[in-house]
Amino acid sequence: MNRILGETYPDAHCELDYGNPLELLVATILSAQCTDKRVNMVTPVLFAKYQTAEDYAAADRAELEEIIRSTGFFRAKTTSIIGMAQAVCERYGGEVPGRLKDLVTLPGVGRKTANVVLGNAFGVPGITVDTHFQRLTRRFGWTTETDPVKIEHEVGSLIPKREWTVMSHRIIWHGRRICIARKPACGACPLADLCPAYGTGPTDPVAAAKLVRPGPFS
DNA sequence: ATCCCGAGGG
DNA sequence: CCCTCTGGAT
Repeated sequence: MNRILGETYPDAHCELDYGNPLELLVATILSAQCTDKRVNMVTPVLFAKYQTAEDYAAADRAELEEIIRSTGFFRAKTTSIIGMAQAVCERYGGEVPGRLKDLVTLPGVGRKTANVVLGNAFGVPGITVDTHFQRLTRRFGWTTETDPVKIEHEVGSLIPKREWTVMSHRIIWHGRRICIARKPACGACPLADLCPAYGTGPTDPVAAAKLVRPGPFS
């Protein structure tokens, strides 16, 4: 399955638009419960107005909220961005830290967001367990866990570390294009012959994952 | 477990 | 109308 995913999505990459670690961090915070396409609609305006952590730390809440409103959760996201920026200024001299341990201490930055920034802006291999990754690896039978950290470790043990970041993107791309949450397109899936959850529909991925556990290299 | 919250698909 | 979208904090 791993090989087929690589052949199907040779160009899988982060689809958020950004030019530096701070921009990616902000874009990733905005991406919660929101499509990347919509995030990319607001970030040009946002990045034009705020360039540094100091800029965000001193931002006017109402102005920032208005810019990011369409991404949803805009009050919480504004609190996260301003709080994150203040912490970056106070504790890291205005530079986004390049270590997981530091990133997850920032307000509004959890493990998933931290791994996105590490993997894409710092070149540190990281597994990104988001809603897609969790749904697909469970459907594939690569894990039966529901805790994101356990999934990260279990799947990480099945995949070479140097492939962690690109593998995350391939799985996420597949989740967006074929193995869609609401309506999996099993008929169009290149993994159909190998997938334990083939044809089981959007519900009951748990039972499907328990049937067979072929692993990523079968 | 619940809240935050807008936009788009089916 | 109901669900989901590359989550995180309480």
